Amino acid sequence: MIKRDIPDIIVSRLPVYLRALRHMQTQNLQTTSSQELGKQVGISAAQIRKDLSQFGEFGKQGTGYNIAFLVSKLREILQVEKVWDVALVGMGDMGHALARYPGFTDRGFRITMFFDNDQSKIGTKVGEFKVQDTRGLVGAIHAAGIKLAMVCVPAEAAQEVTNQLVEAGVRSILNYAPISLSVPEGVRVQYLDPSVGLQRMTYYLDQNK
Amino acid sequence: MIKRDIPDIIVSRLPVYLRALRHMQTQNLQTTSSQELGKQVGISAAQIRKDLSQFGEFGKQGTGYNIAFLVSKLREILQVEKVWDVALVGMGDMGHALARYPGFTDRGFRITMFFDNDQSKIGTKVGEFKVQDTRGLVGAIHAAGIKLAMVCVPAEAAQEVTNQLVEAGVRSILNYAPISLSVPEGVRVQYLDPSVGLQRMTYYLDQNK
DNA sequence: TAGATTGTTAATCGATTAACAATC
DNA sequence: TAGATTGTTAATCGATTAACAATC
Repeated sequence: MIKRDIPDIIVSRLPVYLRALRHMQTQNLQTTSSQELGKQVGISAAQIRKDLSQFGEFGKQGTGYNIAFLVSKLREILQVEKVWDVALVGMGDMGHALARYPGFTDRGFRITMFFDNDQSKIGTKVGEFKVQDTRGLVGAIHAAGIKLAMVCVPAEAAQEVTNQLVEAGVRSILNYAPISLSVPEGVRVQYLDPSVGLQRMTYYLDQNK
Repeated sequence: MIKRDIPDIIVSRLPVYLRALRHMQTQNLQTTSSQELGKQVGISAAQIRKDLSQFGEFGKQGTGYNIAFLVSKLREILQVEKVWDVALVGMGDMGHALARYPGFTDRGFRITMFFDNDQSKIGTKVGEFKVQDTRGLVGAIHAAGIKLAMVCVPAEAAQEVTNQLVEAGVRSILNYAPISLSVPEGVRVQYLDPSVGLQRMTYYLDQNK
């Protein structure tokens, strides 16, 4: 499949649409419109139509979008029809929380490798998987062909772990460590540091209550 | 203080600059340039200068920026000089991980209220604080004047909890639940659903390894 | 002084919105 | 048919980058 060059910002909205559509499905809705979906996710109807039109014609004039059909199309576009294996590095509190996060499995993700450098954690079980020594990370991830990873190590260790992940062939990283990572061209990083999240909001708060 | 209308996207980059500058401080660096900082965070030098110039003139031609000075200015702009109290709703795995997240305290945040609706969790201790019954949320948060909250409850409960937070006077919400929240004008939500994070990346991955 | 780097302006680039013909 | 809503074009809006005078 030749992939046209779709702006990042559009791609990043698709999972939000998908999430809302699946929510509608749980309410037994059959169809929706760009207006209704837009209201749900806080995005203009025109933008939703424009975004979707990048990938095809999924709606019908007069009636809108068939939800099940649009869900399947979005899943196809985002490639979440298949199950992606994910590696997780750093079994601290955040690592454990992600390991047990219930939302991955029915969205096409499965964490199949866990790493830590703490001897007391190595070998312990997470579900059916054992925590492995970070020293074996490059070999293990490369051998398994894993392309997605989550980094939950302390800031000091995050760049080194990232280098190893890249070396192992990982192409996309979710970073929970409070540090900017440097990665080669073609590797994507998403930052989820919760304190940055909070700092983005205090700007808007009034100083005195 | 009268606050000029600074675009959201600029404000959202400031914590990233701040984080990188503090990292430089730990390496005993005294000054930096827009170019050096830009390389560190992956943003163009021109953009950094433009962003900072919205708030004042913090640099010197020829020599760049004094790191300590810029840090203090950014902390002032983002209002993280003071300590902000934060409420946390939902003491599942993610809630616990955030409760123990080490990066908040030295960035101006302190989680001082914990809520859950599970009777077996209510009354248990998190550090020096007790987990409270969600039923008392509105009153407790309002009384304490808390403006920031993190939502870590299941998707089904997230909108209801959000409504209560808004009623209690919360102005900014970090949402870890996999659902779009509807909030009144003036309340800000940031979405940190980890599965959306992953779905944003699979689009770019090759289907066959 | 010579070199470096800022803050800012103007030019470019890209994203969002408004509007509407097409059509279900 | 009448009403609704799409997909798309053109217009608007906003953000990024390039360039450079000012100056440390």
